[in-house]
Amino acid sequence: MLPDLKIQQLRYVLTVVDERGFHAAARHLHRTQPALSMAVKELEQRLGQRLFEKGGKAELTPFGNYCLPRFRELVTQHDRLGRDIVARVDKRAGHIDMAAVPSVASRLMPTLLADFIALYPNLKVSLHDGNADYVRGLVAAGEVDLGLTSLWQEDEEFSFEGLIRDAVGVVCRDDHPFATRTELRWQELQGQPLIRNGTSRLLDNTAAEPLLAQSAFYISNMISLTAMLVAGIGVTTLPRLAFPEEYERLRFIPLTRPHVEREIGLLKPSRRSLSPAAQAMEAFITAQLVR
Amino acid sequence: MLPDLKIQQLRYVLTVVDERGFHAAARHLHRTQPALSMAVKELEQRLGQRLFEKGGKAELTPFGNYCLPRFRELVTQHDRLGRDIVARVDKRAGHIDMAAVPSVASRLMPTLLADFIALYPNLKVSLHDGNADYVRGLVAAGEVDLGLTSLWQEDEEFSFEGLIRDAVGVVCRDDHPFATRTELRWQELQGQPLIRNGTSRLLDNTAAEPLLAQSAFYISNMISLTAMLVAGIGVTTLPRLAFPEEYERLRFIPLTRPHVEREIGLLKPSRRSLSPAAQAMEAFITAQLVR
DNA sequence: GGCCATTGGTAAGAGAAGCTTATCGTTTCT
DNA sequence: AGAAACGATAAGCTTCTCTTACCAATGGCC
Repeated sequence: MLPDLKIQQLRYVLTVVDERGFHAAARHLHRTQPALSMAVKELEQRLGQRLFEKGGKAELTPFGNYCLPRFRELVTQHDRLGRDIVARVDKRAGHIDMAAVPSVASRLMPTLLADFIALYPNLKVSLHDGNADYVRGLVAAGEVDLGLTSLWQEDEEFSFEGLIRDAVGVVCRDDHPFATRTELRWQELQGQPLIRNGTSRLLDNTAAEPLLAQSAFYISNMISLTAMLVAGIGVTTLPRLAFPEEYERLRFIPLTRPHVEREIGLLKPSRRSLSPAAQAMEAFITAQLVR
Repeated sequence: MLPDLKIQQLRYVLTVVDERGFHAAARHLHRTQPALSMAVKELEQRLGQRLFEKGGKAELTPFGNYCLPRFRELVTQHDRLGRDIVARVDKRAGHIDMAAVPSVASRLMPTLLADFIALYPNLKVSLHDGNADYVRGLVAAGEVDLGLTSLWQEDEEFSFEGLIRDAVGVVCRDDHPFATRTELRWQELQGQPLIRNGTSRLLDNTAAEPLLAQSAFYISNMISLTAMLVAGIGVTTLPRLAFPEEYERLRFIPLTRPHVEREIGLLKPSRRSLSPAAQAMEAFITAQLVR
């Protein structure tokens, strides 16, 4: 119905006017003068009106004067859009929504994000934290681009790339008999007042599972859990990364036989692809954590 | 530096999304499906990011979702500009600035403009009136598109197309001896109290010129002139078109030997060209007045 | 479970568009 | 009057874009 105005043709017209001549414009655009003559002529023919006066001079007709500012506006917006998109592609703009389990969020992310932002100063990052199910849910719903968590079952919907292994151990107060040990076996937990927590299900389907049955407490909140440990109410199991090192009276003793560990990695949707910014984050995290 | 986004490619992307598929979009655009596939692929390669997910489905990536509204905005503005310009070319928008000598402005233009506007309901017309020099000045300065006037000397700067011939005659009161005559010779004006007016210079360089020398009065204003004629102070000469027919007591008697007439026509700049709207007006006026 | 329709992607060739070189006719400045 | 600069034009080549024909994957549907 209406003919496509090509951005290039409009740009030619603008340049001819700005440079006050076809030759100067051609030099400026790295084209030859006939290229501009013909392009302008083609445009004029399609519009059904001349833009430049015929008398050999590069002067606009009244119609050309009407068109010029409108052409300029469209070309300007085109160029702005181009720059905008290139900035995204080049990771000089954009934002990343992430989610991580609390231990990762508090222990790994601070320096990770600081280093990332040093590399991509104009990217914005949002970080949500919650338990592994919550992280998985956010990734599944597309509410975040990437998740840092451990994954139980493989799922077609996700792509999971393991990054760091995190061994489970016992946490107790410094005056507990275990406190001076450098490692423990699961059997030794027999009869201990064991407090379960959010990470305890890492022990599901392992030799350690029966031990959890004895446990009288389940505490999901980390602050409450450490308070109970500091109070000497009992001991708990935690992955090393989740062990709060800032509590002077608490000790972490690795458990062996069997060795139980969680694998923390990058969770992303397998069907959807990532925004350029998220791609940068993915590459950065895997480069940082794979060693 | 930054690659030209072609409007057509962007439109393809929008259509694929809107029609939810390459085939449907191709049908809609009267293209074949591979044309769209390849155009989209080319665009993606130039941006360095995919717009559509790879899985055989026409689903946008996050990057595509970012781009889509921006593409749509640019295409919308492009289309608006296209319609806008086509409306001008088709004379469905625009305005014309005109100037005419008073006789033409008051006697010819009213019906002329009414008929013109009936034909082009959306065009706007401004009409200035003044003496022939004023009209010529406005056209020369480019302050009006067209002038309706008479021209003395030919000029490279203007193109003048004569349209109607307007004979000069004597105007007197109905009780004047001339009032019953059907024509007069210049010699008969000898000894008459002759009032000069703005049109008198039409008689320069004619046999009638010596007669003007006797004249005691020069009145430029038409209202004043007619008042003097009605008062019986004297007689004057006017072109027929300038004779105010609404005064019952005034009579117009054509002068002969020599026959003196002015030629009224369309004055336009010869160097500049006309806006589409002014072209329509020019064509209309010449069609109406040439017979 | 296998068939068929529909999806998008790929390859090769035809056609259109755009660019360059070479040349011409005007205008303008010296 | 001559030279230089301007824009227009013509012919040939390159590049892009579209079409035809075919392939691979997916999704219903008996």
